Amino acid sequence: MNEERIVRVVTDVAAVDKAFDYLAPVGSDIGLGDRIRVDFHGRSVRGWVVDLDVPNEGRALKTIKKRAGYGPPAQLFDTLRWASTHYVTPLSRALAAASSERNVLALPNVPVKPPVEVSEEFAPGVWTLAPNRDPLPLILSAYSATRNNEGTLLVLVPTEGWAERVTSRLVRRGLPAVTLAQDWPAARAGWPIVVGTRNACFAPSPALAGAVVIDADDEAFISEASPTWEAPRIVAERCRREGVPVWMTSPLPSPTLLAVASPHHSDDDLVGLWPHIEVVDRRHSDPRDGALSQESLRWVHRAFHDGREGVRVAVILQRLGAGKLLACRQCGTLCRCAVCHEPEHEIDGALTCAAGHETREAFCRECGATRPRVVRSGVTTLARDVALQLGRKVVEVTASTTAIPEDATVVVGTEAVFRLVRHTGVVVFVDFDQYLLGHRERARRDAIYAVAKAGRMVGARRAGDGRVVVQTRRGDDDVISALTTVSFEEVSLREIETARVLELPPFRAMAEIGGAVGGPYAAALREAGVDVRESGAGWCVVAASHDELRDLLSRAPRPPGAMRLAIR
DNA sequence: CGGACAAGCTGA
DNA sequence: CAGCTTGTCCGG
Repeated sequence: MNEERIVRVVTDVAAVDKAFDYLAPVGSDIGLGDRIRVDFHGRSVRGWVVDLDVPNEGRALKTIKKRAGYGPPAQLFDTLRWASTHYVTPLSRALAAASSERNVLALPNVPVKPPVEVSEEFAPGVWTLAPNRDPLPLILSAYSATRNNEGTLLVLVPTEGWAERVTSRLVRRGLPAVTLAQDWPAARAGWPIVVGTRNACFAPSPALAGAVVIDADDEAFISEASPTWEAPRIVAERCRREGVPVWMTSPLPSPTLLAVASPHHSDDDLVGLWPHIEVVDRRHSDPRDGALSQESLRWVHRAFHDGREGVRVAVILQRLGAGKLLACRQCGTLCRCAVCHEPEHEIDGALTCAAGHETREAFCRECGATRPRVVRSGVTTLARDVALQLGRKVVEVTASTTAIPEDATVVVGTEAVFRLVRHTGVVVFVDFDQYLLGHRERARRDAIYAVAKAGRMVGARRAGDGRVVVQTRRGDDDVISALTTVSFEEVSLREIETARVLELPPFRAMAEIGGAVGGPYAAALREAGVDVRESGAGWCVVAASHDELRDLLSRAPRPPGAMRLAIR
């Protein structure tokens, strides 16, 4: 019985995407998925046991140095192998994502699942929930529906703070919930409810009873660095493999989300749970106004006079940096290229678009006025402008901001504001056109998500008089009219149609190539006969299926070095 | 990835 | 031809 066992090991040396056999020390309790430490080519590295009782092939084997603790459960391996294949990334990256940073040598005992009162029933699938709709009833319904399934109900939300709030609300109702980031061992032990952010798609729960993804179209669910895991996609796949139900919510389900699960419509007061939205058409406002137009200022001053504490005004600019848009100082029309209609910028007093279609004198095509003025600048300039206009101290917020002062009443910043401010009286999008003119396919839907997030800050229109103010020069855009009437069917259908016609996901599998050696790799693929398109700053490859996409990507070797490969 | 080892380049 | 650089191979 005390024979030496041979086990298969994957190391965390990501560049070596291969398994190796080692001897398990005699009498050791090494199990499948365990974290171990081994000598590997003269180095001591960490790894995982991915196979037990491997047949002896007669070669000399080294012995595992030690067991470092629990890793992902064996039941998760199928999903991890699928994810590493689908996202074209070493298995070790998936194993690492499913593991604890620290060594875990003991697991807690798992509590039983108590029953819960459910106020509403939600069938599995994709639910359109207005921004101010509380998702807790859906989570409770999912818990109740899966209580008799063995295993864990997984709940994913976009941010860590949100995860903690959901967990404590569930615990307050007497339900056994933990947050993955704070209690990996409980999740590994099979805790009944595990709440987490995007990495919780790899929560080490041995069995799933079901899963819920709240706000599944939030971009926080897609990791920016390679591998670009798409948490909702992975959760759906994991649930499919385990044969358990999955619930997703979104204020406006994307084509990709609808491809993952079937849609349901709630008979909820959809309109009342969106915020009041005020559209300020800057073509009609006095060009001598500052960053905030007179009409916006009215809403801002009203927010100061509602007698409440805390941040009353949030002013949002979509992007950082010194990028500039030009508009006529007389009639306010944006300067655009006659060929591609993209906004123009100024070089040595002349106007030209990013593609350089034509270079022309700086004058307005509408009214002929000369000397157009810069209408967009960075957060710092905007903050100074707003401070001047309001005669108040303002706080700048960007991606690197970690906290805002207690006494702040006005914040000015990028979308990072959504992360740091939970409630306010009014949110102003200074230059909403940055969304509407975006290059990325999903930019127009992102505009709607941004208003949804702002809507959570100012509250539902049926519950108060908070305002989301949208400053635009494109008042007739269909995204703007969809927002004012809270009817998104057309935007949604059009987006599906666009994706179909332009052969984009979810109708096609796509890989975006970028990073330091992205260029050489793209060139090598082209050399091998693969159709590689230019895409923004990088390149992209499109295929009919993910299998075909992987085949195309393997036509050329990946050069050594950092590369970003985003699979969609 | 990073060590080992081989083949190529340089300089006095 | 020693000494160093650059390239290729491979790990249990």
